[in-house]
Amino acid sequence: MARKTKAEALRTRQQIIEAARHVFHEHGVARSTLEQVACRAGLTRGAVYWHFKDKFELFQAVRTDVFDPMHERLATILLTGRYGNPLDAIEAALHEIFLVLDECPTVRQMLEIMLLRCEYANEFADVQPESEHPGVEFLESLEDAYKKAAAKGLLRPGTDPKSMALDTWIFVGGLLHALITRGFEERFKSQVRTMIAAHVALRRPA
Amino acid sequence: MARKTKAEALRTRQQIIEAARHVFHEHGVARSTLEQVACRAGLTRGAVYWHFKDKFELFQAVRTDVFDPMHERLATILLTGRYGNPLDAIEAALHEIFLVLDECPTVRQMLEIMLLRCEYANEFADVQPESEHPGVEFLESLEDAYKKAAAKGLLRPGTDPKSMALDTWIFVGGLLHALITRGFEERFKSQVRTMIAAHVALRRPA
DNA sequence: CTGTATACATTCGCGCATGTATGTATAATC
DNA sequence: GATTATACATACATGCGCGAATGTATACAG
Repeated sequence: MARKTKAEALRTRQQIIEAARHVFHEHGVARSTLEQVACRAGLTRGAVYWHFKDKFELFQAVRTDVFDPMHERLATILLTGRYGNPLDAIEAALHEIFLVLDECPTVRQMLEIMLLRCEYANEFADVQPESEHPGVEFLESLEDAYKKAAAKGLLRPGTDPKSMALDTWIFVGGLLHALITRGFEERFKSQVRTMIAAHVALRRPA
Repeated sequence: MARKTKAEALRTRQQIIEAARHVFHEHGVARSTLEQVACRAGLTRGAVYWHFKDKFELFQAVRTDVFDPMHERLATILLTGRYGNPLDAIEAALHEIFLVLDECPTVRQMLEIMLLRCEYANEFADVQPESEHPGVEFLESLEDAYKKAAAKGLLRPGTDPKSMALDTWIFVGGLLHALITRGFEERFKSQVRTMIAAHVALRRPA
């Protein structure tokens, strides 16, 4: 067996990415071997080294492969004018995050990898900022939404949109962290909806 | 050079622990070498293997060495009857956490290690539960405090102590996570006091 | 004062992961 | 239809980290 079609090559590349996700999740990034990845994909290390320079580049590919679609979904919710009340848009976006988590095992897997199975040192030190939380752009979108709400008089008086956005952002990060580390216990998951509602409700005018 | 006093041996053990903390923090746990640790402590791998079975046992020693004192401090605040209003005790405990963070570089270092430089897979998979957040006992103490507050009519009506405790616990986890990953930027640190105050204020009766 | 356990240093052998170099059959290009 | 670039597999060289075995000088127990 030797040379494949360009389309076939793309498929093997995708197979390597998915194999890597599973292996990283199982053994942790540092202790994962490119041999293990190749083996899981039904290939040899030669294939891996052809498509990716090293383990780090492979890791980046796995990351964007999973998160790019999710970022799209969140952006459309927060930026669309579908919701009259910006706080409703925020609440919907928060729910969307955990809906995605429920629907996509791959997202859960990748989050677990990033939060629990990856050491951000040396080459990986640079990844951390852009991989943290739901992304910095999300924080900015939140601030936008809170400002709009404040302008419409829909935000609880005496609260600052900037710090509210930060607070929500941290809330989401904490929730994700808690969900991941608690292994998505049902007892925990069922509370998420009410916690999100409570979180946003505290920001609405009394 | 050879055999040392029992007291001297304890000191070298402590030196190994501190060297390990620095090396773990710099290279990540998985990529740290016992050789590097020994070298940093001015010793050889022989010494390390004498005091600790392997890297994992050493890691556990580093962890308890840093956190045991901190747990003591928090427990005394939450369990002492010093505060008439339990919500004040909670607020004080939250402040205490970040006071400790400000005072103790070793605690910051260890948190960074646990959140960013450690892969919880294989042997390390078991550490995660007991190392997560400020500890599960802290969550229980929070629930106690909220229940007392509710009994005294000092908790905002319509709120459940159990979910309030969970919410605060997650808030702290998210804050720690954010502080660590944001590298303790001043802009961020200065907001912590007000964020804690706002968090607790939302739970007081209107 | 003698023997034994201690607190390390030194040495050795091994396996394994990495990176690269080379082989090779076949798409793609013209 | 010959050439070239592609998409891998295979083979090789290297180093590094680990665990254990061994050595050794000294504190300590009796």
